[in-house]
Amino acid sequence: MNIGEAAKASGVNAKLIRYYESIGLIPEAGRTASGYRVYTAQEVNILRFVKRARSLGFSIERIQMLVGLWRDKHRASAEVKRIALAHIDELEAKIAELQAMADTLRELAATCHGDDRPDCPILKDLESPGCCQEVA
Amino acid sequence: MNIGEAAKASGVNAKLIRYYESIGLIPEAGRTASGYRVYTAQEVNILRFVKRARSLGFSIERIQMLVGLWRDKHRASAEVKRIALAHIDELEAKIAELQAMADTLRELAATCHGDDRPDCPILKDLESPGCCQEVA
DNA sequence: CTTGACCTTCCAGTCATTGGAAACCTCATG
DNA sequence: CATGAGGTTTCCAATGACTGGAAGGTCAAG
Repeated sequence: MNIGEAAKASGVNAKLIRYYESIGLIPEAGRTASGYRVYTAQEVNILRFVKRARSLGFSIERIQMLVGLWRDKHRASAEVKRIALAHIDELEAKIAELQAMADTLRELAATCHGDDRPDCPILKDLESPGCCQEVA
Repeated sequence: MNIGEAAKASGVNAKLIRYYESIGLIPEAGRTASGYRVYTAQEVNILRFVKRARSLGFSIERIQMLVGLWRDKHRASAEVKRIALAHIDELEAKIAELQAMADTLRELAATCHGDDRPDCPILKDLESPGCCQEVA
């Protein structure tokens, strides 16, 4: 299996596979005599694992830890759960932050005529944030 | 007012002020004979405007447009509202995405013992995503 | 005159990719 | 056996929005 086939099988772009190898997230692939990378089914599994973890928003750094735990047959689930819970906390913090931004903007947009008149409460708020804003 | 004072007055880091100038987000500041940047109260206002807009999650590109509209006395509020609404849509899309990740992870974490046993449903899902996942 | 706090520029790094250039390999066809 | 298309290789650069540091110039107080 060369890199293009591994890409198709795993859903991870060939370019990205090389990148993951270069940063040490995945082990170095074997090579043919002429230098082409060669992949086994197990390596494709790792790529799928990485892809799934990225889709859940884990950072590369955390995925390194998860891959390590995954490859370790004697891993304890406690550590995995700890990483997952920490990640959930971060996701929730980010969600709350974006939610606060959206709430503020919705309020401002609601009071904006949205017509040809030059008087715009959105710009007014950007100039000097008013009374009802929680986003610092 | 030099850059340090402008930073204190606007809440925008001196380093960041120089960066904003370098990318053309704010106009080039005046200079003293010895080359120090000089800021007026109006320029500090722009910096505050930028800071507020960033805190609402607007991209630099969008802020460029907003600053343009803000400085234009004959601006129409329609354009500002359009930008704000587009931004709200993006925020909501991002929120939904993170929410889906967090929901999936919460489900997985709930079924994970989190003890010394090596059997971990979180890793199992990363290996091969199960039945209940919506995050692609 | 010296010290320390400021200011200047430029360059590099962050994170997770993506894009392109130039050169090499493989395979099927003519 | 040559040719061409479509792989693959490496390396370098860019994205967005900063942040950090190095090396050097300036200013005000002591």
